[in-house]
Amino acid sequence: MGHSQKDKEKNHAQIVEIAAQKMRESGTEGPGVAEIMKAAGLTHGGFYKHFDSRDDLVVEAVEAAVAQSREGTAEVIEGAEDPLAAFVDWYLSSAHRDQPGTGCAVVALGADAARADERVRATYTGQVERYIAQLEELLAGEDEDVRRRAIAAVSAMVGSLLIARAVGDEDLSEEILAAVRASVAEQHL
Amino acid sequence: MGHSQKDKEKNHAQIVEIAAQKMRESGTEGPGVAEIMKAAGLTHGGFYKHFDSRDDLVVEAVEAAVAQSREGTAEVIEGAEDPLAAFVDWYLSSAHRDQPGTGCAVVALGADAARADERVRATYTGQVERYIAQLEELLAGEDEDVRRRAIAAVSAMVGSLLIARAVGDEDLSEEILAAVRASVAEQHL
DNA sequence: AAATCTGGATGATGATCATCATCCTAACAA
DNA sequence: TTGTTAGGATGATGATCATCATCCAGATTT
Repeated sequence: MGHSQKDKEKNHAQIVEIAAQKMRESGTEGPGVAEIMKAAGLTHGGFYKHFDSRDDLVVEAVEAAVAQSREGTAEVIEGAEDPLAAFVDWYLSSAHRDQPGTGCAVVALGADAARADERVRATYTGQVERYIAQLEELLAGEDEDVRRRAIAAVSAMVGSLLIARAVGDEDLSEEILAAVRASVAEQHL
Repeated sequence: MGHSQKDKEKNHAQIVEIAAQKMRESGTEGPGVAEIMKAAGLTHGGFYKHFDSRDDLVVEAVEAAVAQSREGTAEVIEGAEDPLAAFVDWYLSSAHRDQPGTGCAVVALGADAARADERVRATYTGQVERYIAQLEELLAGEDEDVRRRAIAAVSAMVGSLLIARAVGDEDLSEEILAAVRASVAEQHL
């Protein structure tokens, strides 16, 4: 751990990365500054050389989480034979359900975003619009309802993942994922 | 403020009620014991005459929030000419969006339930199953897909409300509610 | 009516937290 | 090489929090 500017940038990115993960797991208010810094291999004191306040870290962490969601989506779709199926199957997989820390920011941070400041909400809104646009493309209908159906599909996928994570019954959780997978795929006819 | 047993029961119920509201607004970890007690017209000290720990209050508050969701649903449906439309229009209204404290527990507490203990998750699961059963009835199809469609509808409604609350853009928020309203109603043919 | 019980108030307690002041040391400019 | 800058570590700070000990007064019991 040197003191060069490269090191600072690297540390900064590392802090944000860790925060983006932990905050998706336990909410934006969940992890403390000390916990985040420790996980980044640093001590809590240096935190304010990187951020004016913890709230500023929340803003950057949400941006990072959203960026990851975006990149993850692109990766899954890219080059897939059936892009819609690939996207939906990945989004509504047990693996995605069980790894909120690296998963969709819209579902993991929805409750927090509703209470957050303008900057966070704007970032969040951007990703929602991107998901809708993405599904408009994938649903690819010629009808004028494409946008409406895209919004419905995004809502169903987000709701499904939220509920599948919270439900105590493993079988029900799987059933909820499977049902929405089938329901969205059906729209593709 | 007397000291009779009736008073205690009343205070207990009041504490739980307040907590059920505040926790839907700011998460189960949001409001402190002192804040809740003050809102209930009491001081923080007496809290442990009612609960062994704050976690026990969370359990009772989630139960109360779920009970309210259940009763609210029944009320809206009861005697409506078109019960499905009545339910969906109420659930996906701007009023419901803007009042999380008295609204659906499944959407308000989803993120918290995923991290909570067994008792909370069991309560949460019960309400999810109730919503699904409710929509199975309302969708009233003869096909074997009713349950699947019911799950998809519940997911879409929950996701829609979550996103509509978090999105910074008022117009987009309204559009998301309207789109899912139309989408679910369409299934009723 | 006296004695007991108990719900609620007051006021610690220790833990955790975000924030900051200070110091050390490695990077970089001269 | 030397002096300056600034990133990171150490260790306060005050605020907030859940929890609990103690006390008071009203309720309940005898």
